[in-house]
Amino acid sequence: MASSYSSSPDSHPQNPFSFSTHPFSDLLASADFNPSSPALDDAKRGPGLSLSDRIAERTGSGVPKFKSLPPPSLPISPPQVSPSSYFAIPPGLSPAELLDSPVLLNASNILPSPTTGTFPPQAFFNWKSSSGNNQQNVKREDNNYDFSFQTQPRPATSSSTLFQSSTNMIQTAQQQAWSFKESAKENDFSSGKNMVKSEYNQMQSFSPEIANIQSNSQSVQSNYGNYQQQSRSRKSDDGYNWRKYGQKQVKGSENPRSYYKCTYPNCPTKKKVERSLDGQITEIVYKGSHNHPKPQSTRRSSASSSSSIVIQTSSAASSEIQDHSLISHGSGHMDSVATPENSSISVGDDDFESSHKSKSGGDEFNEDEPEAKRWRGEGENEGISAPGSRTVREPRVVVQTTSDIDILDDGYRWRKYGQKVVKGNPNPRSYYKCTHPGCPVRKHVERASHDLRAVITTYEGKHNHDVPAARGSGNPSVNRPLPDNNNGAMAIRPSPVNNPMSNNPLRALRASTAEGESPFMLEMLQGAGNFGFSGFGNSGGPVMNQQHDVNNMFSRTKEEPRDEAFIESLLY
DNA sequence: ATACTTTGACCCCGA
DNA sequence: TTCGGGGTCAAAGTA
Repeated sequence: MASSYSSSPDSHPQNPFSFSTHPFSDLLASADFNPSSPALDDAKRGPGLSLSDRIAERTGSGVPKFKSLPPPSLPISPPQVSPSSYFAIPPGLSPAELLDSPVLLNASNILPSPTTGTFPPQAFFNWKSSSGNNQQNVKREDNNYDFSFQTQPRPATSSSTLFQSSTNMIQTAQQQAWSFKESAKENDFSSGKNMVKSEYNQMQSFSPEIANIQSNSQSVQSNYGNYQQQSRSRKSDDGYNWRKYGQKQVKGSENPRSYYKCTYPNCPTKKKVERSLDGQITEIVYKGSHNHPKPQSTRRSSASSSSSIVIQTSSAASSEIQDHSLISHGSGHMDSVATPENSSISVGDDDFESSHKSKSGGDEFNEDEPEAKRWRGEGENEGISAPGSRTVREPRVVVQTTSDIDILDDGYRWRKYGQKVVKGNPNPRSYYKCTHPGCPVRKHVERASHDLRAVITTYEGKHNHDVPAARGSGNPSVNRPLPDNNNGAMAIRPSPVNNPMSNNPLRALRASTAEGESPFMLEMLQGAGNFGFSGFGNSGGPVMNQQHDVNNMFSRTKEEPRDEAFIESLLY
């Protein structure tokens, strides 16, 4: 994969998402940190040019290039065919995640937020090109990281308005995210070697990232420098050494699951990695936190770690980071979880996560221990059973790091506390709980077994509080109204996958708004507010019991001042 | 010789 | 109580 993301702009002339072509893309994908990267070059040019100039310069044809968001080379890739794999991530993003993200495919993932179907921002921003020393990994993990983010040939548009650009971007992203099967060769970032598959989860996280961009545009800019620095010094992998101690075929998924332990003495950290049949990682789940610094070993870690996919869950603690750093924060939308200590998702051979170390460790989740899905087996403080003493197992104290807080979904903040495959549906169902203290509301999301395009969201309970203020915006109104928590309310929304609506950005936007929780578009809309989206009517949609107040939503977006900085951030 | 992976069996836990 | 799924162990194999 390494080479996949370091491809030059020329490599994918038709790919609007070419990472190298657009700094923003690079930034977002963080796919290429090579000093020679075009992204860096662009950055060097600095803000001397006006926005329009830059747009013109970049697009040449007048088409804003920021629409060409680089497809995040999602490390987590959805199984090609199996629905279960698709959605297992996260059990959403991983198909687990995909499922993880009903909408998304999660983290996973992997890894998209089940609730929002959004991609983990990190996935989006942490794509890194592999460096030379990653060749080994590349060899092993190539398939894993080929991002099947294939762009579909679109007629070039002469429109250069930001709005349109943004919408195109969204559309394109969406299309790419969900149509990985279609033009693999044409836009294979990974050098066309593999059919690129993207992790739906991550794909989904795409939108949230955009949303975050809006509110965090400045953070992005301010962090960009740090990001670059970090990228230069990043090391491959997630930095830890792992030993595989088991592999199993889990039910509901045709993907084998591998179990890894940190090789550091007495370190309780483990991780589970699910791979599709073709070797692509579909989900990574970390358990526990390292009780030691990252080894400085020069050798590569085991295969799984070498994949350098580090998906971090956004914990309560990490959420703070999440709000302020687009680059390294994770939205936690993916099922895939990240290591507690890293609040970022690193994709690629090099890890980049180190920039933000969240203090969110397993303890962060202990309060929810009863509900949190815990990884069976020894926990952070749990001793590892000695050989031959299997029967003696200590209480599990480590909370599975899959917990996610989804703040972009429907306006409320959710923490993922579980996921499972339920009977009658091969797609994993992610379970979320409202993070507001004392609020009993929960929801679970899953893809309909009969139609992968449909996402079923079921709410339980009523919120006993107002919609939390959106982070970064400080404006509660930014949050989308919830479907008002009908008990047992179920919402089925079509996912962006193969959704005809996606052919028309505007239409897609409207549809998403009507659908209330379009995993992808909704999140985009939040960010879209900066682009002046407004006045769209409610087109209505197949969603049940979960229509959002479109007008309200847009009015809110209007309240958000356009942030040219944000726009510029897209360009640079 | 060391480290890591593979793989079948075992064990625990929840439905 | 039973049964099946998921996680872990550990011997054997591989690099």
